[in-house]
Amino acid sequence: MATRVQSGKAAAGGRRNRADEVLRAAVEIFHDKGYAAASIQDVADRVGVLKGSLYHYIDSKEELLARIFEQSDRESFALIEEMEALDVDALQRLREFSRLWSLWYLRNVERASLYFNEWKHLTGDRLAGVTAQRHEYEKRIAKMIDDCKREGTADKGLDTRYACFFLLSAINGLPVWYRPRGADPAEHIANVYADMIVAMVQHTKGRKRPSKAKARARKKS
Amino acid sequence: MATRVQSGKAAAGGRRNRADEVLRAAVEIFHDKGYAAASIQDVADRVGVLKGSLYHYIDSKEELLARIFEQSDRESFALIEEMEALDVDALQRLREFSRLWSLWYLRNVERASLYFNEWKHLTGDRLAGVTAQRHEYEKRIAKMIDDCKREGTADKGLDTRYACFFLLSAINGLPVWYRPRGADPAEHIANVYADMIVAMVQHTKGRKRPSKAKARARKKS
Amino acid sequence: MATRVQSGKAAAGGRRNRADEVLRAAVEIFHDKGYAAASIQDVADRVGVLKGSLYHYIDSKEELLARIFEQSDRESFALIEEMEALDVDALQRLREFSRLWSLWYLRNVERASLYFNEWKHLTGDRLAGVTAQRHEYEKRIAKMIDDCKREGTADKGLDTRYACFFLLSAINGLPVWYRPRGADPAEHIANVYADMIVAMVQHTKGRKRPSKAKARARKKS
Amino acid sequence: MATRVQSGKAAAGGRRNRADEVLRAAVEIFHDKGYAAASIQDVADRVGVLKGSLYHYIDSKEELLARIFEQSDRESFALIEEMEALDVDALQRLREFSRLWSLWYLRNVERASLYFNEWKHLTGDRLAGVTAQRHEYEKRIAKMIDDCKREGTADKGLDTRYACFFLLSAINGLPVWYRPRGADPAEHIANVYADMIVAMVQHTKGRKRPSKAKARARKKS
DNA sequence: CATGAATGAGTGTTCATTCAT
DNA sequence: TATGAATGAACACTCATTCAT
Repeated sequence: MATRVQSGKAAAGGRRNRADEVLRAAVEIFHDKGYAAASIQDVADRVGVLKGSLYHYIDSKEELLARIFEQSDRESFALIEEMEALDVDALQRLREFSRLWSLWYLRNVERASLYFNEWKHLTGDRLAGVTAQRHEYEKRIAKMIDDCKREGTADKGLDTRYACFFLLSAINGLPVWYRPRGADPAEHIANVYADMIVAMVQHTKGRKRPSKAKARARKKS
Repeated sequence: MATRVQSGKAAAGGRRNRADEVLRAAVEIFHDKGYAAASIQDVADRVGVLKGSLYHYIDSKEELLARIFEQSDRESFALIEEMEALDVDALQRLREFSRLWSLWYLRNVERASLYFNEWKHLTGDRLAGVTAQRHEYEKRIAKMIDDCKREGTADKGLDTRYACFFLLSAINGLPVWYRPRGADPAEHIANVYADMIVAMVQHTKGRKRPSKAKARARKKS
Repeated sequence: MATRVQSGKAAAGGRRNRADEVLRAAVEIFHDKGYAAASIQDVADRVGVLKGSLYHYIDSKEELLARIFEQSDRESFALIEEMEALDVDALQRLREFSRLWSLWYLRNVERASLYFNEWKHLTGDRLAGVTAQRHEYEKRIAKMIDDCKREGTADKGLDTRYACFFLLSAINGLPVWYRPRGADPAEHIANVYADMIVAMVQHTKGRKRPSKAKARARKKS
Repeated sequence: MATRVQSGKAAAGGRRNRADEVLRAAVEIFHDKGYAAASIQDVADRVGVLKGSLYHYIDSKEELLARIFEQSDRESFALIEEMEALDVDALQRLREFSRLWSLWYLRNVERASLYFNEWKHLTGDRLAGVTAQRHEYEKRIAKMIDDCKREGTADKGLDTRYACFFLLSAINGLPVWYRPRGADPAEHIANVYADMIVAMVQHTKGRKRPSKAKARARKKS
C-alpha cells in the first residue's frame, strides 16, 4: 500500500491482490470459528470491505470454502506424487511422506485443519469431489504401507487400512495443539512424527481378525 | 446405570425419561450436522416435541452441549483412574488405556467426536472448565509415557508431549471412518490400535531438539 | 371486529384467524406492488407482525403466492363445473359463464388480477400445476364455444381458439379499471360483459385462414 | 450484421447504435422476467457490457423503462391520429383501428405487453405522464364508439365506457398467448380480432343501468 | 467509452429464545 | 408439561448506483 509509486513493482508488492486477501481472511475466520459459525460478515470485516462487496470475489459462502479446499487438494496431491517418484525403498518413502505431510500441516495449520474438519459442509458435486479426492489419497498411502509389507519392513499381518487411518489421524491432530508462534520448530516436529509413524509401521505385529462366528458369540455375552 | 429398577415400570421401557431422550437426540444431531449448523428445531423434531417444549429440559443450546460434555468427562476420567489403579508395569498400563480409550471411542462414536471437535463453541466458564479437564487428561497420559521411559520400555529421548498428542489424535480419528454397522468389530480394532500405539512408544528413538540458535539459522536460509 | 364482546362466538368472529389474515394481506400487497416488487416486510407490516413471524404461516414467499392461487383455482373450477351442469342451450351457458366469471373478477379484483398476471413467478412443480390448470380451463371454455357452433348459435367459421382468448382477455381486463368503491354496480357490469361476449360469439362471421403459401408470399412483399 | 465495414453508412445497419441495443435488450428482459424481477445485470449481460457501463446510456432503471414507454406512446398516438384522419364511417374506422392496434400488439408483443403491465413501476411525473396518455387514448377510442352510436351502427344504449375497456382488454391479452414463431399469421389474427370487436359493438343491445336505490337494496339482501 | 471495484440499503429466510395459554 | 405464536437479531445474498481509473 505504501509504494504504489513505482508502478513497475506494483503487481508484486504494492497493489494487493484482493481476491487472495479474501481467501486468506476466510481461512483464518473459518478456522477460528468453524465454517458454520463463521459469517460472511466476519470475513468482510477482516478484509475491510462491506459484506456485499465480498461477492465480487466469491459466488457463495460454500464456494469460498470449496476454493480453499482446491488449493489444499493441489498441494497435497503434488506431495503424494513427489513421493511416488522417489527412488528409495518403501519405508523410506513412507518416512519422507510422513515428514513432509506433517510439515505441510505445521506450515498451513489453519488450512489443513479446515481441510479435514469442514468438508461436511460442502454439498452436491463439491462434496462428491472432495470425498473422491480423499479416498484416492487414502488409497495411495495404503499402497505405501503395502509396499513396506512386500519389502519386509512391515509385518505381513499389519492391517493396512487401520494403519493408514491411524497415521493420517495422528498427523491430522497437529493443528489442535501446535501454535506457529510457540517454541516448537516445525521441522523438528515433522521429523519426530515421521519417526513415530515409522516405528509404528515397522514394529506392529499382525493380529488375526476374529472370525465372524466368534465376533457374534462375543457380542451376545 | 445399574439400579434404575424401582420407580414404577420406568426401567422396563414404560415411561421414557424425556430429559435423557433430549440428550441422546442432541448427540446425534450435533454429530451429524455439527453443533453450529444444527438447530434446536432439529433436536426437537427428533425427540418429537415442539421446539418451545425443549426449554423445559434445557436452559440453552450451549448448556445442552455442555451437558453432553459432562457425561463424557465423567466417563473418561473414570477410565483414567481405573488405569492408574492397575497393578501392572507402565507399558501394560498404557496398552490397556489405549485399548479401552479406543473402545470408548468406538462405542460412543458420536459423543466422542463431539467431545473433541465442538468444544470451541462453549464460552466463558464452561469453556474454561472443558479446557482444564483436557489439560489434566493430557497430563495423566503424559505421566504414563514418562513412566515407560523410567521403566526402560520407552526411549529416554522420546518426546513425551509429542507422543502424547500423537496417540490421542490417532484415537481421536476413529469416528471419522468407523461405522458401528460395518464389518469391523470394535474390540478387534481397539486391540490393533493399542498394538500400534505400544509399538510407537516402544520403538521410537529419541531425537535431539535443535538448539534455538540453529533453528533460527535454518529459518533464515 | 365489531362484536368481540360475546366471547362465546370467539372462534367464529372475535379471535381472528391469523393465517387467513396473512393470506388476505398478501393478496392486497402483491396486487398493489406486483409480486416481485412486494416484500415480505410489506406483508408483515400490513398484518402487524415482524417479518420473521410470518414464517409461522408460510414456507416461503413463493408458497404464499401459490396458496393464493390454489384458492382461486378451486373457485374458478367450481364455477366451470356449475356451468357444465346447467341444463340450457350452449349460448345460454356461455352467457351465464361470462356473467358469473366477470362477477367473480369484480368481487375478487385483487385475487383475480394476481391469478392472471403473476403466475410467471412460480417455479418448478407449482408453475407446471398452474399452467396445466389454465390449459384445462381454456379447453372447457373452448368446448362451450364449439357447442354454440354445433347448435347453430355461432358461425361455423368462428375461430374457437381466438374467440376463447378474446373473451378471457376481455374479462381479465376488468381489474385494471374497476374500483369496488366506484359507482359501477358489479352485477350490472357482469351482465353487460355477458351481453358483449354473447354478441361477439353470435355475430362474428367466419373468415378463411390464409393458406401457408399466401402467407409466405405476403410476408415477402 | 454482415456489413459492419463501411462505418460511414451507420444508419443502414453498419455501426450498431449501442443506445438502441440497450433499449431492445431491456424490452426483452423486462418482458421475460417482469420489470421488478429483472436486474440491470440481466440487461447488461444481454447487451454484452458490464453493468456499470450501462449507465453511459441510461440514467436509471426506471428511466430505461420510461424510454421504452415513450416509443410506444409515439407509435400508438400516430396510429390513433391516422385513424381519425380516415375518411370512412365510424364503424369502418373502429374496425380499422382494431385491426391495426391488434397488429401493433402482434408485431411488438414484448413492448406492448410492457406498456400495459409495467406502468405501475413508474413514479412521480413519469407515472402521471403515462396515466394521462392512457386516459387521452381511451377518450379517443370512446369517441369512435360514440360516433358509431350516432351513426346508428351501434345501439344507443351500449355503454361506451365498458365497451371501450372491453375491446382494449381483449387486444391487450394478445401477448399472453401469441407467439411470433407459431403458426398463426399476425395479419389474419388482426382481421379476426377486428371482426369480433365490430360484431360486439354492432350487436350488443343496451341494458338499463339499475337505479342506485335498487342497487343498494340488492346489496343488502 | 468502458471497466470493475465498492457501496449501502434491502431481500427472503433462519433461529434461539420467551411466554401466555 | 406441552403448545405454538411471537420476537428480534442475525444470516447469506442481491442490486441499483457511483466513480476512479
